[in-house]
Amino acid sequence: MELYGERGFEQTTVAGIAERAGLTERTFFRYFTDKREVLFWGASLLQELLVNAVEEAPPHSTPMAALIAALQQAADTVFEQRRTYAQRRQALISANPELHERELIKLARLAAALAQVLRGRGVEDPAAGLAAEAGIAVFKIAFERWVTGSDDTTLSQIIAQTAAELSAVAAGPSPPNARSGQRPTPGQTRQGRP
Amino acid sequence: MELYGERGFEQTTVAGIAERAGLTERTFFRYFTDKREVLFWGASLLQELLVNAVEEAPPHSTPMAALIAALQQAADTVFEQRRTYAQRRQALISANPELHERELIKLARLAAALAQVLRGRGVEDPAAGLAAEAGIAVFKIAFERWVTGSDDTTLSQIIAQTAAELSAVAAGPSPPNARSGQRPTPGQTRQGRP
DNA sequence: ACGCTGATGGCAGTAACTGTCAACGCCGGA
DNA sequence: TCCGGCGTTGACAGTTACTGCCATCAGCGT
Repeated sequence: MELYGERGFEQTTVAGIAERAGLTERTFFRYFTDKREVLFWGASLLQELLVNAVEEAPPHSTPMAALIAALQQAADTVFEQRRTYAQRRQALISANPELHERELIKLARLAAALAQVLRGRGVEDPAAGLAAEAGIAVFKIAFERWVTGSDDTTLSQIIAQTAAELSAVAAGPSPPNARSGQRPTPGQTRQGRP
Repeated sequence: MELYGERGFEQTTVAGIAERAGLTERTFFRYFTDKREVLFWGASLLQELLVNAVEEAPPHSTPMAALIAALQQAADTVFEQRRTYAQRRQALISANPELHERELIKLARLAAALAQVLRGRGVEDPAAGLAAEAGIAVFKIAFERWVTGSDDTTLSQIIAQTAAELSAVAAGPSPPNARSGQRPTPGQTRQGRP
């Protein structure tokens, strides 16, 4: 993190990291498979946390509800207290495409793991993957807003708002058994379909 | 594609590709920034197509409706006729993490571009990014089902089904002004919240 | 004292990518 | 027809991420 912050990610050489850390280049690669992987050391812990949270969600809760609750729990226990660290880290990641790629695949694996948990809870297949992807999308957007935001709204709150926005945005054409007319959910952004 | 299919992606060297293509390693890197980029040659065209389709969507259509229509148009005009090619390509990509990373960042950039178009159509900011991410999620799931499926259902049809599934899965807790009780939408996978 | 084991260092090697310069073909103008 | 740009390619050297292999060393139980 120090070196990546000083010289940027690309200009930082593994030899430099190893020297600063007091070990050899060879041993660096024994701990991290990649030069990028250093910044994603905690990803497996986060995945484990979320998987457990969804597994232990009340059995009758909606897939999305279980996911959002898990994300909020993670937000409270691991993210909220490390906001400035998250900001510096995210600045590095979004400044470098390779790091962005790595972040995306971490989130994709996370989504896959969560989808698997949902299937274990009896959610059928198109819906399981879809809910997991939607949950991760909510997290991505909420996290971005939390990191770039200046006020001190809680990440957990932003997640809740974002999830509500998603349910409004994703609302399909009114099903046949639904009431007619519009239902302007607060915070919703519709462009008015008659 | 030939060499990647024969030896796999990792075992294929750029020198080998250059030799097979009848040019130098140096010139290869003048056309493709990356060894991986070869498999994503058409990504910019797809993005352009989708951006245009969303821009020219009827002005009163819902963000999600515009996105889904654009995706269906792309499905009909570029994907449907290249199913076996898409299958081979996807087999390569999902067999290799680096290629998977590259695919994910292409989709992420696509989502960002679509979100920008939505903002240009007057969609407010949390909703624009969220709709774009949700649309891409629908495409990812639908595409996966289309590629791995054995029957010859149209990708466009699968996209429509998947979008409907999403609106069912993402449906939030019943808003105060909504009817009480459950509404088991067909195809929906709820686990029954009382 | 001795052997085992896990972590580390040292070293050589491969291959992806980059910068730089020379050569070549093409094309419009004198 | 000759010439002078100009864009494309080749050739070559150099850096760096990453890997395989073996030697070394510290701890640790017997």
